[in-house]
Amino acid sequence: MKPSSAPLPRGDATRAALLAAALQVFGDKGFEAASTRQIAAAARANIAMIAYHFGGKEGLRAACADHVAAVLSGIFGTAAAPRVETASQARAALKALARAGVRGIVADEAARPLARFLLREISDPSPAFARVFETGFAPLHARVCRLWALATGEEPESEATRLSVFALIAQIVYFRIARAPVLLRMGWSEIGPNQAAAIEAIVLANLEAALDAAGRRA
Amino acid sequence: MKPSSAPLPRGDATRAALLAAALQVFGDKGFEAASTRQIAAAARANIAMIAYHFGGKEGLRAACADHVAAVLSGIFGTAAAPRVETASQARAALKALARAGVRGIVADEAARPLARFLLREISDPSPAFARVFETGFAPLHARVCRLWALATGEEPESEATRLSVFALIAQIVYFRIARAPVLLRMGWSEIGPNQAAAIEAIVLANLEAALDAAGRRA
DNA sequence: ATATGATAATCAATCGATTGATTAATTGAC
DNA sequence: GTCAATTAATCAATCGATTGATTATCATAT
Repeated sequence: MKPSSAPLPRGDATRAALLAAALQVFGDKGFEAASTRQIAAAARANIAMIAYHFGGKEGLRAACADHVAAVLSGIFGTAAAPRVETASQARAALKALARAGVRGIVADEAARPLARFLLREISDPSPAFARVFETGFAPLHARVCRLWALATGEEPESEATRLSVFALIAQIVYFRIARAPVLLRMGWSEIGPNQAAAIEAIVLANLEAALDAAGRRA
Repeated sequence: MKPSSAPLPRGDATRAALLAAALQVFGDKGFEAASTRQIAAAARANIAMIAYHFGGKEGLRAACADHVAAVLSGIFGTAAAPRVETASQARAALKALARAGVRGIVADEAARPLARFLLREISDPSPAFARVFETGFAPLHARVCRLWALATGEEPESEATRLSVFALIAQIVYFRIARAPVLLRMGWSEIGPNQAAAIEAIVLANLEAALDAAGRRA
């Protein structure tokens, strides 16, 4: 981020506005249901600027995917970096990651548009996002697998380890995706800090239980 | 279901064909992205028949929701019925439900269109589906919560119990929703019987571990 | 400094295509 | 003959994309 003292060159401002608006609208309604007119209106820009800056609606989607990938690798790239060598360190690192995941994906208001867009791309991947999976997601997943292996004594790349990590991720993203039935059944009107804390407690308890059980098996 | 020996009254045949086609197309591409023309073509029916039989595209969606709700309550209504009175019986019932969930939602080819439509309605609920949540989903969730409580000694309607059941559901539906990244990371080309069995093993292991841990707490 | 020309950015207007919906005419069973 | 079911044709509305004209920005020459 450059200090805002240097106002962005005229073009970059609307480009950024379009990207932010697209992330929001794509995430809210899905790619097909989102209209370029609505995005342009939200960005206070002319419709033609989408084609000018991104080549079209599909290009705008690809730019959103790249942006999401950059932000994600920025967050998790550093968060998962610290030296981890013992089983208890690995367990603590996994718990920290799960906590960060619940807060970032389920609770954080600022990250909400990003998370919503990301989860839509997960269930309906665009060609552009397939690349993000390989370059951004797979290495991150592999790193979490190594933590899991270190904490349990299992093999880092065994089928069970990889699927267990997916099951951990599942519990986090579910509360974002299935927000409607969760709110209804829990009698909540929103997922605020208190609700996120309750979810976090369950996810962490499940993580501990799964690590213990896997450790006993290995 | 009336025996097919009595050939359906002329109208009901195209009505059923439209419903099946809509379930498929809505599930594949989402409600907004699905066009009535594509649905009509898949059902070998005229576009106007959608308005004639269902009142419009939205009515077709509502009819799909009702159909899904009917099928679901038919499946789970009987599957969760058997008398359960001891903790070990409850644990066995939960494991059976998890197994049925993985097979029905993740693996079963026949149930795939239904599952895909259902999961789309979960993340983007239509007004018609809100009713399904209350009348169909919430009671089922409550019943699973009673099983959970019986198996662990926790309170059936405690926040922790209800969230734990959601976390169990999460692991099942995730492998349907996030199929693309899972296939990529696992090096699979599809989720067939073998892959479903591997997923099932992880989900069941996590269920056992969570039940044990919860039982120790309560 | 200032004028000039090139480039980048923005705009209103409009394009053909496709959307969901509707109409009027036709079919077919009883 | 009657009426529910079906069809082809058409509706207005909206979609993403593109156009040509206009404005802003900046490097360069003087």
